[in-house]
Amino acid sequence: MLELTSIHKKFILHWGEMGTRWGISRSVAQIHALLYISPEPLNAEEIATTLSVARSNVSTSIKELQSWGLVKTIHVIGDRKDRFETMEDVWEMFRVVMDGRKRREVDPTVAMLEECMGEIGKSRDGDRYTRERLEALQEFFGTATDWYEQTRGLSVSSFRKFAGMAGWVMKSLKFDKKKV
Amino acid sequence: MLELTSIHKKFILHWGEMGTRWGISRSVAQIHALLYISPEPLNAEEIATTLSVARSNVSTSIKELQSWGLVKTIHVIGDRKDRFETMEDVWEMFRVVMDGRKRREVDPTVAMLEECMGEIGKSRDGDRYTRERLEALQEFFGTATDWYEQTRGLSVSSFRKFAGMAGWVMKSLKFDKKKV
DNA sequence: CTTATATTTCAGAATATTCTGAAATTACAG
DNA sequence: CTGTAATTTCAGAATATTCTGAAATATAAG
Repeated sequence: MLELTSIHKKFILHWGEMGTRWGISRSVAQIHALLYISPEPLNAEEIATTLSVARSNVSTSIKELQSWGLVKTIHVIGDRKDRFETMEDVWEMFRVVMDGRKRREVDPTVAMLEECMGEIGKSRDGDRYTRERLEALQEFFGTATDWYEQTRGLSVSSFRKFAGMAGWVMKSLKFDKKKV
Repeated sequence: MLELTSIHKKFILHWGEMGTRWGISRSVAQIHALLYISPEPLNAEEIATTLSVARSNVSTSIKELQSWGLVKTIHVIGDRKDRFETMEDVWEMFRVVMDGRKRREVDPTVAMLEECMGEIGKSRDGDRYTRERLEALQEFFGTATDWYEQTRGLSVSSFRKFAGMAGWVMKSLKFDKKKV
């Protein structure tokens, strides 16, 4: 993997750029991209030289990817270096990322909303509008997380099937719209 | 809105923080939060003093929110100042954000993948593995955007219904799993 | 234990992003 | 047309983030 083709480069650079737009550092995203297209697990040194980043940066970034559950360490007898690989299944990858974002961003937001509603409950009704708005957010996050909890339990193949089935459900809903 | 309660502050600060984790600048997210809990449209000056940010920052941030389709300008006769408001419906808000991210991140990624597949097509089969990985990504983005295109056409109320219906679909899939 | 190899930590450098304030532009009332 | 209010632009300051390189720590072979 030490020699990247122009296609590899294009992919890795793009992935890195997308990462930054989603609050993920460039190197973390690039390393993930590299591992994704690498047929073999890579060790930290290989990653560093291939992407021209500091060895220490690889160490930190790999830790971050592991904290998301996106990267696993592989050991090979006769080699003291750790090697790293990422999952091949894109749907699983997506689910893992969703899990992470739910845990890191959605759950704290739900907690914040509950705190707010707790405090607002005490105060008199001066803040009716605020209560309304926060309740609307709670309803949204509630429904969304319920839905997510249900789908995330599905196997990847069932999930694929579900995605395919959506079209059918959609049609019946559209048909109903005349009545609704 | 010039006097924020502790609840307002908590909400705005949290929303700002979440923004940064999703690649949105703090002020942009805070302004959005402020407008969301404001019963009345606010003008730029009010926003600036309420949040203690520069007037010019409000101008830029509002522009950004408008480019997402999250904020509308309101005119009132007898007042030369523009006033701003955001949508109340959280589901619609979510959809608007999804539209934006699709347009800004997903579509370019799909285009990049197509370019890569085009180039890889020319070269001989040395890159079988790369082709495989990129095809897997294409399949994912293809299914996901198809699914999204279908759901995004639904009215908010139909979408809510669909979300509620998911549980039912899920059960039947789980039941089938024994056979699969 | 000693030595060689591998990994991690972390202070500060490099970089990128966000924000401010002043100046320029626009819009419009008189 | 003139003057005033409103908005936008943008260079550079402030801040935040990412990255590097050297030192510290860990791991294991001999």
